[in-house]
Amino acid sequence: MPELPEVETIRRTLLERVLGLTITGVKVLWPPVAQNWQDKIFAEVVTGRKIESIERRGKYLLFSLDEGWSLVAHLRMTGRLNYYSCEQVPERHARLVFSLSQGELHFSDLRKFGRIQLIPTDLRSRSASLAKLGPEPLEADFTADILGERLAAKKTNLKAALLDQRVLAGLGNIYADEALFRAGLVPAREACSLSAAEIRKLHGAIREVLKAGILARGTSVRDYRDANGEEGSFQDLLQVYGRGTKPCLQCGRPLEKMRLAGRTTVFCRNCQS
DNA sequence: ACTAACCTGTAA
DNA sequence: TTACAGGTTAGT
Repeated sequence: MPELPEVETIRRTLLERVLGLTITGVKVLWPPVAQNWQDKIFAEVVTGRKIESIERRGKYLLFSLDEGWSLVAHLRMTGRLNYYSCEQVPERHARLVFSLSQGELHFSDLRKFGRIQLIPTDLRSRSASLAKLGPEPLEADFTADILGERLAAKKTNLKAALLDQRVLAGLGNIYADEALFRAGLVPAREACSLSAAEIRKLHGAIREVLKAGILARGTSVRDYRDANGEEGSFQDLLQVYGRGTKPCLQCGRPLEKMRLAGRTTVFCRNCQS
């Protein structure tokens, strides 16, 4: 569900709510969600820890706790982090509940794909999941040249390359299609076939669409909500995602739908090449 | 580099 | 009943 703009919005809403609070208890309602560190039990380590910072890397949320511990959360398709200022009966899909020194934080996840992993902070960036991630697309060091190098090494289509978190971190099915539309590039193009000008265009489009997504507080096409339960509004600004066979907003011809990298992909054959 | 698998719910 | 849904990954 959440891609970079959604995870970033959740991060920002969480900062206002839980930064500096202490975790006073943990109820694990569905055990696989909480990943222990070696022989350390998740709930035992986490109870009593203070939340000192909340960062994001790609689609991962990184909670730094005191005493050198961290939590690394990934919401996958339908995960949510809901903050409640008062005690709250867990909803049907709640998988884990943090009691805080003020209020509660519930991790709920209809499809049970999401996870929260306990890990020592000093080992965090070298952990299996985070170590492989490509550059942060909104950081200054993510240049068009870097994108070009990464695409040149791929022997797949553009869509699959953009979804590959080792190429760059944070794009998912929505923002990949939207970036390709804005860049005027056909998703099925070979990733290593782009000209320098096309790479610059794609680089700009990726950054612009992600910034616009954050500005709109994410895309709530289905399940996504921020930590306050609020919807985003970027669904109103989507040009192609979810609009297969509808008229292109730019040229009026019907958008096409195809399957790439196992995902439904929508594009305009007229506006993209 | 692909596919199937992980899950549950909703819409066609 | 079947297909499909913001993601990742083990296995091929």
